[in-house]
Amino acid sequence: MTYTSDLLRLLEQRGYIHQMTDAQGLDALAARQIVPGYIGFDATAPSLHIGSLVQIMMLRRLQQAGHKPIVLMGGGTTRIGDPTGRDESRKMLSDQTIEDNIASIRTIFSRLLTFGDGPTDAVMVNNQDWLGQLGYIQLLQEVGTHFTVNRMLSFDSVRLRLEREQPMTFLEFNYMILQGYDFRHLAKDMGVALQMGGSDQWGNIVNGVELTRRMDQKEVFGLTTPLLTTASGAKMGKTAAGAVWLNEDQLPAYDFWQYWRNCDDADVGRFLRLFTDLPLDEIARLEALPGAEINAAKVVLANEVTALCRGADAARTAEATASATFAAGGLGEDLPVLDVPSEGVRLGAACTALGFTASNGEAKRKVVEGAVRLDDAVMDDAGLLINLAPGETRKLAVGKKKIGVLKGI
RNA sequence: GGACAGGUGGCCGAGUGGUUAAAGGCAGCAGACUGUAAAUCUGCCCGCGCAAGCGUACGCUAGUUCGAAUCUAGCCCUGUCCA
Repeated sequence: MTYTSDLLRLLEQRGYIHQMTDAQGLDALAARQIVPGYIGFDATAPSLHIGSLVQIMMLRRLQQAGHKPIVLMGGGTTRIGDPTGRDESRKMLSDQTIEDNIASIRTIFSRLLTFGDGPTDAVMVNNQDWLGQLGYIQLLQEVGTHFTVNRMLSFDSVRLRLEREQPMTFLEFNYMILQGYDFRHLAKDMGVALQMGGSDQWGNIVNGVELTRRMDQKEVFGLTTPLLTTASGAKMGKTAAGAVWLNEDQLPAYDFWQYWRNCDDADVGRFLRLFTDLPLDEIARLEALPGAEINAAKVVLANEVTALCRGADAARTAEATASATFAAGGLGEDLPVLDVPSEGVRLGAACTALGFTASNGEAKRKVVEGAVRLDDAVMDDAGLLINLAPGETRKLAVGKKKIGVLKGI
């Protein structure tokens, strides 16, 4: 369908739209006024990972299209734990941990959104501020009357857990009510008209839309993004080392860059549209590159995304490192470095210390498999003691992509 | 509170006294082939130790036994049904 609003045209062209509660209504609204729209984020870790990047980019698009992005930090709801898509209850986090996480997560938003007091400036809110005030009786009276248990049981987040015969606590069962209440609160207090989220949030979002209509007779909208998987079907954001974190503290820029550089051919175009600001015709040209030339598009992707999330300098250094390491076969400045003391280090232990292998046992296996190379020579003894003069460097590789530097001190 | 079923390695899932560090599958890693891609084939896949070797592991605890994930008792947790 064709939209009249810049917002929906932009989202549609770049592949953000999966479902909407009322496409026409939202399109009409966005065409005539600034739409304040929000997305909620959990505070379960000190950084979001790239699984959340679609949502963050969607707030960026909202702002680019002349609307107002609102970042909702789930300081309150994180204490409950979203049961959506999981079989087990979340571990309880302390208040302090949640606050620390929120403070840490904030940095990524400040890179991708423009905050301030203007009409289309981004703002960040924390649902602890209003959920924390709520009395139990008051909540039951105001909100509980608008939910039937019959309906709550029918939502995927609940139904799937029950079908799989996994326990769900009453605490978690209440999550959807609170998330629904968030929407209503923001609609009432800040005139928020749109909630966005991943496709797994559809049920929660619809709840909020209906709750707002019932309590305030106000029309608000919901929009979800497609579930983002890689072309090989895996959920996005996992590597050998774990999640691909957006914060520098959790993942070095070089590794972040490499993640994008290593994406499937089939993902390049989609990722460029979703995660970069490049114009669509340029993206179309890049994704059409034949054969091995597609690698150039992957470098562009890695550079653009890294620049957005980590800054232009980080992107340049990462690219230079990759080029020096892979194209020239040398060493780049961004490669991980292991300081080797005068007593030396054993080959296997060095692999583990650099994070290339999970344990000395695994390092040993990799040596046996012929995957470990020192200065490009295949090694066959994990117990080899490596001694280096101060300042001397050697190249250590496990497989083709995990490359680091040993440096004598 | 009662009856029944169940709790195995990252996940799924075999195994009901003895080469069982535990079949098989998925995920992951590596090798070959390539383009730092995909597909395919092959190998690896608890930890510590340079090594000999050692230590942990089948919900928890105590027992039976030369020997237990497998048998016994108690406990914890989950599900289903009944009250």
